[in-house]
Amino acid sequence: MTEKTFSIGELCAEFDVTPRTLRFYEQRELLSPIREGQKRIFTARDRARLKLILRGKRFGFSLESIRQWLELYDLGDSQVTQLTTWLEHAAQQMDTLREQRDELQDAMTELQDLITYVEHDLEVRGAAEAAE
Amino acid sequence: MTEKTFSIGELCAEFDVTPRTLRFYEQRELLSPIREGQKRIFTARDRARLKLILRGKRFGFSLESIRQWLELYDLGDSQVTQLTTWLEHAAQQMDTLREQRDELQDAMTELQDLITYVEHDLEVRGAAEAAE
DNA sequence: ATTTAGCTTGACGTTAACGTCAACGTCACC
DNA sequence: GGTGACGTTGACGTTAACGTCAAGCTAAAT
Repeated sequence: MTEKTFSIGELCAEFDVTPRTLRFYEQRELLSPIREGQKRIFTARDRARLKLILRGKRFGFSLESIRQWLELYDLGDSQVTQLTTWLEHAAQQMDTLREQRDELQDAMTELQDLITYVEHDLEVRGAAEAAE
Repeated sequence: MTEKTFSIGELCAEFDVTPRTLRFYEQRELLSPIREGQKRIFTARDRARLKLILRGKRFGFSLESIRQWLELYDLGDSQVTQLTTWLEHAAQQMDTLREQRDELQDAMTELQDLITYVEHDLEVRGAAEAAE
């Protein structure tokens, strides 16, 4: 099972980022491509992590907090104790995500109320115009 | 009905930001406090906008996009045409928020799956230990 | 009258997250 | 044996969003 790998250019094209970005992520230890000679070879794991990184960025998370978040996604052959603390961290992260999601939902509700109000206002005006 | 107003220090204390931040937001036209002498007086409107700003920041939006977003919240005595384009912008913003909320939901589902898996793993190990 | 608390305007510094540029290596291809 | 295409390592530049002084005003309290 020879795992699929990617050149830096391939990943850049797929996710619309520059090489500089991927090298920067490597330096910050968010990615860890293998070297073939001096060229970087990105594995499927790197690709999966990149997806998570970009999503995390869209949520407004810093690269550093994303890095910690990523650690959740590669639990190795851990001991029970490790798994227990892992579960705590995971629960923490879930709380963070839930909080942000709920806040987004609140914002949506508020905006929707405004929209409904304006739509109603437009209807009323339309009726008034028709009555002239 | 004398509207309640706030000094810069009051708002800073309430929202845990520095004066520098509020002055910066004013410069970027996200806030527009009145002047009394040379001191800034923040109105209830400024306070409401500040709330929205900080929430937008938590969502990972830039100050500039937040500024545009804020414009949605003070529609004056607009004409019907204005209201119609307003509705378009509002719908746009709703899409943006919805997209981000859905993506957050996806992330939560993924993480929850992992958590469930690990919990199950712990259970199995517990059972194995008990069988020794 | 002077200290104190809170505010003001510059002006320069800082951090994160890259962009940009220069100089170089290395293959495949004509 | 050039000439691209693609990759590499520095090193410096840039933008957003503030932080951090320095110097000064102003009203209230000592």
